[in-house]
Amino acid sequence: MEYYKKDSDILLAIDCIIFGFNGESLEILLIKRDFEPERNKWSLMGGFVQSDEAPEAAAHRILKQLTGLENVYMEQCSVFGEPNREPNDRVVSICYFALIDTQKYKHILSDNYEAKWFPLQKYPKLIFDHDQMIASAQYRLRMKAALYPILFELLPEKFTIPQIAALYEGVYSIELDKRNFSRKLLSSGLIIKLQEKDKENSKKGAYYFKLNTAIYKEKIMSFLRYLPSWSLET
Amino acid sequence: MEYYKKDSDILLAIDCIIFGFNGESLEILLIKRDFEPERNKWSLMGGFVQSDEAPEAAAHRILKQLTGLENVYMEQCSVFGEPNREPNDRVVSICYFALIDTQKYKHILSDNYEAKWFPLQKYPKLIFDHDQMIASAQYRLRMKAALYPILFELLPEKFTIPQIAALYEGVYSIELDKRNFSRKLLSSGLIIKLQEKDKENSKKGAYYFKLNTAIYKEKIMSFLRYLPSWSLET
DNA sequence: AATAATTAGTGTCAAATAAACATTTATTTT
DNA sequence: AAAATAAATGTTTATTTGACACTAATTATT
Repeated sequence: MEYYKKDSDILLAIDCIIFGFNGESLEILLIKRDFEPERNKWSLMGGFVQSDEAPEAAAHRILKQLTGLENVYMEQCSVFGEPNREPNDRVVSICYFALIDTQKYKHILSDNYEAKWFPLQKYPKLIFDHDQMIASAQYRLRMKAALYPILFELLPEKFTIPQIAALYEGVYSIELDKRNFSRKLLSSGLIIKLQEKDKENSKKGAYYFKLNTAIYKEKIMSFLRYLPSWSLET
Repeated sequence: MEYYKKDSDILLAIDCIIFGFNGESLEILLIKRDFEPERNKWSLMGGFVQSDEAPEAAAHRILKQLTGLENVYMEQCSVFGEPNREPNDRVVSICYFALIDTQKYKHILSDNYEAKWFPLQKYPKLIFDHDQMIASAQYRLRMKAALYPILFELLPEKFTIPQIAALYEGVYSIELDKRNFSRKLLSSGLIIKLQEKDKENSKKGAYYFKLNTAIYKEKIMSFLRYLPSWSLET
């Protein structure tokens, strides 16, 4: 028994904006499309939602298929559905953004997949409205990261304070006073100092830190307690 | 020429979570469904995206058709698409939340439409996953309102400080110190004091204020400048 | 007519936080 | 041994917050 109507001529797709951080700048992962239309052009990771599949599941499946990446932080962002956003069919696409630690998955990516990292500042021309999708994802990332410490999802297990600073600077396109930044970060209790130092990136070497997962989870769950103070801005 | 496949068995729908503020508490606008399945049960405003229609346009059309409301603040929030979220068809629904000033539209609503306001704290049982949709919209409203002064969209042209305070208390389920709240709000430059007083709600009467639209637009556009200070929480 | 009750609006002050800036430390290069 | 580099810690002042007390305007009560 059909209540509505038999079929839709709208196809439902997924596109993934995959953010990575190489220790210096923010990057996105793009792929060379291997199907028509626009074959061989650069695009976001995409695919269709199957009829028995939840959009979240589709997003994870597509990411896995195209890049081999699994268990990454992923979040729904906006839907793009202008009637003529694709030339030949009516496709409405749900966007997801993913945050991944590029170090961890370097080997996976290089081997089997035609995916490539590009700086967020300078990536090739993309098909359809994928530029807008990236812009919208970036906006969402900024908004979310202003309230929650999710940017740590982009960092490896061990990271240095200069790295986090560079990450925040990249995400918000700002320059931070590293001294004040560092003090604030340390006082949050969010990170735990290790004995080991990173000697790769500087002469003196910077101490590694790891995430205090207990405090991280607490902070990522509730922003409410903080609200009264700045719910109205300055 | 078809590149993908002929048709999808996924139907694309819209549901609108409409928030209003009656001066005391937050409310949502619900409607008695007049079609199957689940006819005559309470639900969110919903409908289908037409094949030549952008989702945003569909959301506004549906809102207009079901309530007569036009030119309201509306924003995309999450997509619900579990395969079995509706019993008879595969329907994926894009949710929008709207913020409206209940005063302004009181007359429109009462006349022609079977829509009714319910307190966000206590509304009737809803169909499908509409409860989750409301919860998710509420979460998004809180998040957005923590960074931008969008809650003013819920207030009439003229409003009093006690009203705004009650609104923030409603949205975040908190109690505010009205004195500190008021000071902060005034120092933001966001509101302009009028000569007139609201004598309805208190003996002494509270001064009306109006929004400083210049500052409002500035604040609603960019939160970036504010970020460095609390990008890492307290 | 005086007093109590209610809610609005202003004021005070100490503690916490943020912003701006200076110095010291560890290491490598010359 | 000195210079260069980047990390880490320290200092000082201004601003913001949070907690609290008071005054002001009006209506209801006696």
